[in-house]
Amino acid sequence: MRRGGVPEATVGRLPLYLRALTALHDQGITSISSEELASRSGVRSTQLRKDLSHLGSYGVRGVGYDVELLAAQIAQELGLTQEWPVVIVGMGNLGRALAAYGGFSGRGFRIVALVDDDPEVVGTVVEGLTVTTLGDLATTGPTVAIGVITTPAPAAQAVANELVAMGVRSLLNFAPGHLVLPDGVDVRGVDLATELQILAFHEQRRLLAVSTHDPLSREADTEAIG
Amino acid sequence: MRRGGVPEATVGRLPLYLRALTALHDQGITSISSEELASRSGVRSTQLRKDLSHLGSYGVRGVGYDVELLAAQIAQELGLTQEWPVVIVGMGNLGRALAAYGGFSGRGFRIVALVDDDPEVVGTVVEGLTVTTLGDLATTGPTVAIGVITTPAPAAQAVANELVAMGVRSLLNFAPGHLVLPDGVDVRGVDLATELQILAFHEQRRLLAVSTHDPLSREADTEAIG
DNA sequence: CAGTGTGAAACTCTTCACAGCA
DNA sequence: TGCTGTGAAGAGTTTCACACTG
Repeated sequence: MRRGGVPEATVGRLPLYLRALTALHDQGITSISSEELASRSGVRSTQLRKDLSHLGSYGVRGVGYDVELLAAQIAQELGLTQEWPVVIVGMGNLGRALAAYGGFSGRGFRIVALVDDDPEVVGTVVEGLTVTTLGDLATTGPTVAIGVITTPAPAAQAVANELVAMGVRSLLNFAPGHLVLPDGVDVRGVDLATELQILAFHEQRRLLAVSTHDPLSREADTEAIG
Repeated sequence: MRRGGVPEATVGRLPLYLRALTALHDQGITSISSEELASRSGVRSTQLRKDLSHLGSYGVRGVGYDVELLAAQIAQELGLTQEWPVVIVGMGNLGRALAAYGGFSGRGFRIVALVDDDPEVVGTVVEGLTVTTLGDLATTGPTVAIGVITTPAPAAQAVANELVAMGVRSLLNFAPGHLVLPDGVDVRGVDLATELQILAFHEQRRLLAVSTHDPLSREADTEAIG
C-alpha cells in the first residue's frame, strides 16, 4: 500500500520505531527483522509490519529492513527532514528541565525562544538563550511552529491564546486542564496526575484480584497474574 | 450497566472528568449536565455518558450529575480513596520539577522517597525529603507502590529492574526508550520527543495540504482548514 | 420536557493467516 | 527457506438514535 492517509494510531508509534532504529544505527547494526525491531519497540511484529506497510514497501522479503533507509523514510513521514522552531513558555522547574533536555537538535526540533512573565527571570540566560516575554516574542522574536506550555495551570489558557494569535498551530501542554482553542489548532496534553491515576487504577485492580475470589473478578485475575 | 470491567479507553478519560469535576467543585458548582462536563473535559457528551455508564447510574435524568457524588465515584473507581506511595528516581531537572509539583497529596498520591546515585546529591534535602540511593530504599526505605523514573536513558532499564525486584509493579518512565519487564508489571512511558514528533507530523500535513492541490490530499485539507 | 442511559450501527485498530518474493 | 506485505477476520471504540424517567 502507498501513501495518502496514515492511521492516527500508526503515527503515534512511528516515533517509537524511529527511536529504536536510531539506537540500532548507533550500535552499528545495519539490518533488522520486523520481529527484532518490534520487540525493541514494545509492539508485536505483525503490528509493526502493518504500520510500515502504510508508508510503502521498504523491507526485503526473507531478509528484513535496512536500518538507515527505514529511519530516513520514517523521519520523512514525520516531517523531521526540516527543523521545527520551538518555544517553551514557563521557566519553572519543568521548563528548565525541557530547555536542558538534549534530545531536540538533530532530531527535527530547535528551541528558538524561552518565555516567562516574571521580571526576575526575563532577561536571564538559560541554556544559551535569553528569556523574553510573550509580547516581545510576538513583535520582535523569531517565528515558531510549536509551543510548549509549562506554566502553572491558571496561566495556560491565556498563554495558548496568545501563541495561537501569533500563528502557532501546534501546542504541547504540560499544565493540567483542558485548553479550548479554535479548530485547526493541534493540542497534545501531558499530565502527570492523569498518568499516575491510570497506574493507580490498574494497581488497585491487581490488589482486588488477589484479595477477592468471586467469579466476577475473573477477568482482572487473568490479566494481573498472567 | 454495572461494574466488572471498565474499558481501557474509558479508564484513560476518567482522570479528565475528575479534573474537571474538581475544578467545578472549587468554583462552588454543585450540579452539571453531561454536555457541559464533556465540553470542559474536551470530549463529546455521548462519549462522557457512555463512559460513566460503565461505573453505574449516578446521574439524574432531566437534571444532570451531582458534582461531588460523581467525583467521589470516579475517585473510587480509580483507586484514589487511599494514598499510593510514590518514589522518584533521578534528581535531575525533571525529577526536581516533579518533586516540587503540588498535585500529588490530596489527590491519591504521596511522594515517600527521592533517589539518586550521585554522591553529591545523596543526603541533600529536596522538598523536605532526604535523597537516598536505590540500595538504601530497598533495605531500609518505606514501601512504594509506584516508581517514577526520571534518570538519563541509559540508566532507566537498570533502575526499573531494581524497582521491580523490590516489589514495585507500576512504573511511569520519562526516559526515552522501551523498558523490557516481566509480565504483570505496568509501565507507562512519557516521551517529549515522541509527542513533538506527532505534532510535527500534523504540522507538516497542514503545510502540504495548503501548498499542494492534487485530489489525494483532500482528506488532509478538510481536517486542517475545518 | 430536558437530559440520562443504552442497545445497535459505524468506524477504527489489532491480529490472523497466508500469498508472494528475494 | 525465511521474512515481508496484506486481505480478511476479530476486537475494541465511538457515534447514533431513541427509550426512559425525574
